[in-house]
Amino acid sequence: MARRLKAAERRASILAVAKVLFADRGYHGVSVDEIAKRLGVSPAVLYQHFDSKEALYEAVLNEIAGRRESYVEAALASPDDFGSVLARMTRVYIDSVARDPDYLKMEMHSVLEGAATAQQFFDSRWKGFSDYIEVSLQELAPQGKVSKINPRVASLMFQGIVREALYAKCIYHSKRYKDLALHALANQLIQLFLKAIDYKR
Amino acid sequence: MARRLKAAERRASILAVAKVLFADRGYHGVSVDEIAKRLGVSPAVLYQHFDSKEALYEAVLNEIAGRRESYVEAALASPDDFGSVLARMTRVYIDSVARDPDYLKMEMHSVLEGAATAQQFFDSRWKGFSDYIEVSLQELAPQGKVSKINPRVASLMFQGIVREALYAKCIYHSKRYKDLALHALANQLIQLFLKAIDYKR
DNA sequence: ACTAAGTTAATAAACGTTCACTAACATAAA
DNA sequence: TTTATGTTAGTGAACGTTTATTAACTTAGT
Repeated sequence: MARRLKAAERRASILAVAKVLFADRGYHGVSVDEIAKRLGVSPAVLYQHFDSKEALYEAVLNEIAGRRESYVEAALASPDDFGSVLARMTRVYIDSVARDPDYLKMEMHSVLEGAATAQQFFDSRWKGFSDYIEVSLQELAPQGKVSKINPRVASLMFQGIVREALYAKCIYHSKRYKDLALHALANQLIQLFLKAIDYKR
Repeated sequence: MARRLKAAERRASILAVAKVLFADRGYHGVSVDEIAKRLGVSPAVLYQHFDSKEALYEAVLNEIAGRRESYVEAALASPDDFGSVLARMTRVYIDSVARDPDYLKMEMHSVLEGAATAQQFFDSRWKGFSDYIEVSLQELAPQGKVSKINPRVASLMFQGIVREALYAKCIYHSKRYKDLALHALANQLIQLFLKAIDYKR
């Protein structure tokens, strides 16, 4: 049974399976035996690659939380006005989440567990947004291109909007928005946000 | 040891303790023994009041999810313009969450577990907002008091904004917003939202 | 033949749950 | 007022399982 894999492959396959299970049911909701069974392998194998269940969980967490999203660089690569860059950043971001919704679930889990990783999630995924918005607003306000508002509040607002859309479409799968594609929804939300901060290009 | 309580009191005390533990670490993160220990009581006692651990969990969930928030009625009691009513509703709501943050955590847990209760949470806590916003926008748009936007998108936006503020202040306890009181933050966010939908009273 | 990869079998602890039992209380007869 | 009787609330140990983890053994690949 169970094809024989090289250490690196096996390690990766363990991480992959553990990720979807942990994302689904959290640390305590998944047993080592179950992960092993899914892999078609004996539980002992896991311990040749990870010191403990907790170490495996942390490895999964770090792998996800640490995968720094390149949306910032990507969006800033071809410089443009604030609104366009923000839209581009957001598009890249929601695509990455739609491609791998487990990320969002793991983030929620880590927040609930009060894990130190929660900060890491924010740093690698949301901070780019927040920083870009805050810096841009500080820059645009004197030029009268956006209204004078607390940049920190605005960035929280944007984060909340994007997050709610992603929850509704990728986790909650709310029927309420089923006739609205994620991108269409995001576009409308971005327009609303720009209006909120009174952005004029 | 363990003071002797009447059935109703004991049941209530179990629910109270179970609530904070489940909210903190989720269903699988808490053992029956631990709940019993916190109560200063033998684990067997729990089974005189609940059929199983799962039944207890569901009881907690139902108790929280079912406690219908009266912010809608409260806010509509003294009729006013849309913005004022929305602000009042929001204030009542965030107060109730700030008073009992376990609610928010349990809602997150139930979303992650894909529990049917998640719908119940939405119905009892968020639907009031969404409905009020959607109905109001449909009414105000023809009068030119708000811009013509998808009411459903607007309500999702508002929900996301409020939720993010509550997460940041009540769960995540983000240092980022520590110098902003919850109410002040909420007020700014409401103003931004009203601006986004181009509300004119 | 040697090594890397995987298995089988075992462990001790923790889990949810049940059981036989007792102390505390309430009530009505004496 | 005491005493007998039934009920309610709680105990603590034990059940069978599942858990995470380890150690000793086997097999496949080069």
